[in-house]
Amino acid sequence: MEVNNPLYRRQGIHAIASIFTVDKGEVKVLLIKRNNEPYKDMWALVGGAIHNDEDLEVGLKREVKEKTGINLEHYFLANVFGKVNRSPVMRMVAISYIGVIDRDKVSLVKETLKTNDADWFSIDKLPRKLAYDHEEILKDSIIKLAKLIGETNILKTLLPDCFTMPELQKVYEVILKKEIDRRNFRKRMLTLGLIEDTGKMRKEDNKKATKLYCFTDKVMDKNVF
Amino acid sequence: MEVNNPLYRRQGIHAIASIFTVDKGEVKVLLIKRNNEPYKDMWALVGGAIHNDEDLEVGLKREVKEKTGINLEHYFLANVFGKVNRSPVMRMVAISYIGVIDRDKVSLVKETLKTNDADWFSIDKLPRKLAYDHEEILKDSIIKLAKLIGETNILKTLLPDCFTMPELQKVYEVILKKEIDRRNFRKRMLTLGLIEDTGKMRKEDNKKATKLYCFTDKVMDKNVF
DNA sequence: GCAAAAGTGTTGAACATACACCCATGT
DNA sequence: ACATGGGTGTATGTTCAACACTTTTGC
Repeated sequence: MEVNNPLYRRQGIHAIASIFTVDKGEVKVLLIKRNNEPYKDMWALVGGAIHNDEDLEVGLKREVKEKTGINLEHYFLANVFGKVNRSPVMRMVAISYIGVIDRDKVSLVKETLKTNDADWFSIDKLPRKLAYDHEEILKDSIIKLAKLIGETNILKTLLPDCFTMPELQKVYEVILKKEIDRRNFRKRMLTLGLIEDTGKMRKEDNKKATKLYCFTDKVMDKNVF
Repeated sequence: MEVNNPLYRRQGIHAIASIFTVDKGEVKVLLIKRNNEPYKDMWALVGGAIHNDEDLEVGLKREVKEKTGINLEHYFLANVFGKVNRSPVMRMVAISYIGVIDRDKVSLVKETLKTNDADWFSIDKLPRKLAYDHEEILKDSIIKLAKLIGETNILKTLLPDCFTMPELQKVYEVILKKEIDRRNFRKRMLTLGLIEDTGKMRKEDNKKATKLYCFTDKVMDKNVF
């Protein structure tokens, strides 16, 4: 490969994360508001261009840290976006990731050098337009997230340490976009052995007390759905 | 993003394909022998650096065509390899794909500008060393291929138009690395509706005549294994 | 006492697994 | 007649899907 061939020059790599969390039974994604051109003052997924002296995933984590203050620990490769004109500045190939965190375990920085806002958006109520091709990337990640929760332990990092069975079920229903029978859902979750009864209960106003469950250390060996 | 910041310069993208086929019950992968530095005269997966004026998948197909003469039509994103030093020439991020073809439907060009040989290697008998990090990429693709044949119609493009049930079973057994009961395998394939009896038979020497099957147009809606 | 949400068990259908015998061919 | 590989059916256990009633609580 001839390095100075103009065909190979001016290319870069974006690492982009769709960072999801669950909040009161809603699935939310983290967006930042851009402070710089291009797409100044528009909402965007978290991410940016990786440096030529850092591994790809190191660059991803650096970008997330710089733009949100969050240490991203759990993420999965989602897709690659390689259209020539997806960035107006120069030719960038985007590697997209799905990140999952419990929003109560992190503190979100709302203003940084490159952002002037950051917030969690329900995946049903997203801003009309996002920067770059981030709408396409996010839609794709939401679809892949649905597959992931059937195939992996991803919810373990998405949910708080303790949760009730109806809460867990609601997360599945929101992400999978379908209703599930309460009794069958319980049975399946418990027989899979991925979660277990903590023996504790939670009592909220206006409600009957509910049992609290937690994830076990068991690794997933078959699909949930 | 400041285009001329040295942090963002001298980066490129490799599109790399692990192209699989099935030949006499063996799963084989297509390798080329490199004609140029780096890694001159070593076997490598098919692929190369994409140009800054072509979409990623266009570049993938161009590279495959240039180095093997093959028009790659069926492929799937497999993974991304983003270590800083994976190429000795300059910083390259590799996007890896799984390609599938019926080798009888293509003609392989053994010598090109950039290759001096090309051949199909059984995935059990690969060359000791491959160029770049292609061993890592290929191993990863072989694992993902096993997942894909359980989840998608990928075999439709991997196999000839007509095939016998024992042939099909052998492909599954080779890729999944386990033995399957003949009678249950038949039942499952037919009840899934993905393949059907053509009514034709094939007669080979030394053998009883065997029924020929073909794929239907049905889209896969549940996992095979 | 009634509405709202949590908790529990049973039953039938569908599917997966295990397994044994016959047929055609070539030696 | 026997060895090889192709073709078929049945019986059993497991898993999935459908479904109804009771409890607690606040109003």
